[in-house]
Amino acid sequence: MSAPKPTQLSVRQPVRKRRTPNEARDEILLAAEDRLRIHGIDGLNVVDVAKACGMSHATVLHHFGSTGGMRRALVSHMTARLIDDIVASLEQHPEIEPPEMLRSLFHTLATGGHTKLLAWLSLSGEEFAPSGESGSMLIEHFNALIPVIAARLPESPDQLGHARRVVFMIATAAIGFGVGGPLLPAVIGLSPDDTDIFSVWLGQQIDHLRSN
Amino acid sequence: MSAPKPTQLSVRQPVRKRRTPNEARDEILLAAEDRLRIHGIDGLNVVDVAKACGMSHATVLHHFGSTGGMRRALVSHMTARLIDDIVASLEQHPEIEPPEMLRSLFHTLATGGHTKLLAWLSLSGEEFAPSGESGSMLIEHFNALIPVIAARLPESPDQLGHARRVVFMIATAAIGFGVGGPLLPAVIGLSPDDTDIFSVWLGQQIDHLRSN
DNA sequence: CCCTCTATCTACACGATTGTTGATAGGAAA
DNA sequence: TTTCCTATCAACAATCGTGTAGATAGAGGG
Repeated sequence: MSAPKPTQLSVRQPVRKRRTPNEARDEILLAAEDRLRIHGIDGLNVVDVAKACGMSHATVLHHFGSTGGMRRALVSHMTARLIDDIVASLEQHPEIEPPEMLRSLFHTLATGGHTKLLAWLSLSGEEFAPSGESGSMLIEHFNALIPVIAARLPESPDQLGHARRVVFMIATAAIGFGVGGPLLPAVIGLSPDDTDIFSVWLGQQIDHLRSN
Repeated sequence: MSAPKPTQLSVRQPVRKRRTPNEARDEILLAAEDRLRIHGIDGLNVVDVAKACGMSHATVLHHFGSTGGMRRALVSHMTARLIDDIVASLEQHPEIEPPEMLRSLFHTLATGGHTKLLAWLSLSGEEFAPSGESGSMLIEHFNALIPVIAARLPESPDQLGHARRVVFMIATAAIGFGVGGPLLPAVIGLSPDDTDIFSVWLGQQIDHLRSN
């Protein structure tokens, strides 16, 4: 009279979605990036990321070896996308004046979630700093980018060095804007709309650079 | 024959250091701030902070109620110190020209560990954002500071608004410098010494502001 | 000297997170 | 079909961080 094989749950739903390894990795990293942006640092644990993908956390560990492996892969993934975003931003303004190009670069850096990544890295105690492969790759890509930007700047004696300094300033401003943006205006007493002055500021700054 | 009361360890070292509540809180927050700066976000757990103070984690919980309580107290403590640092920075240059004053303000913001705090807050998903008491206190203090800074800026139609915008720009640059500082130069290909251009940049920017 | 107060400790309980293991199922190739 | 590979899962074990409870020891007041 008793059921023959009541393995705890009788009606199972053995509908497993089988992905290729690359599909699985991409899906996981996409969800991880989302969770970093929305839930902050605490969102980067294997259980929650796996849940966001609709898979078990054991699967995530299967693909990345460990939680640290997943996080390192996320750093690589996001820095790679950073490069892509920058290239796209540059190609979007192929023949335009430097100010507009640099403004676009600023916008790309400040609004793409890259600042969250940097804030995380600056807090992670170097553990996930882009060293090794991903770090050298990042440096390599930037070394390729600098001449492209330099070619669009007004002539100067040290064209490449000048381009590096310009990128450094733009990037620093973008990071500050991305990290402090949501909090600073309220504390200082500016309306969020007033942050538009950043465009003005950047414009002034860039104009100033041309006469440098 | 058996020992009467062998409470696990026979020879105890019951040398407890008894502090006043204020002493204990200060000691704990000092250690917590150190750990945030050095070990990043992971350093802010009660066990490690307590260990750094040479006390048990139960004592930390006794004084702050919970881990969250300790962290909130740390935010209050560090923002209060931020205000103190700014005031000290302003008093250090009582009669000096605005550029030097603002450069000093930038230096204070960028090098005091405040950027770590902001990076943490921007990643903590608002949980520890300075709301309530500490937040309104911070805003209050800044509202008191703005006129002081405004009085030192060249005249303009909207003196207070101008001061707010100047502070916003300086603060944003400082945050970007503090967060990205250690990583950016290497990636972009600048020597760490080249970051001195930031002083030059700030100087130019501030000169530009005067004619605004 | 005794009493009271409480800062501090040790020990434990609990939940969350990580990582492992063995079994299973999806899919492709034979 | 049959076979093989492996992506996937449920269940377990181990560890870590948080929080609680009861006991203890400084220190001041009576």
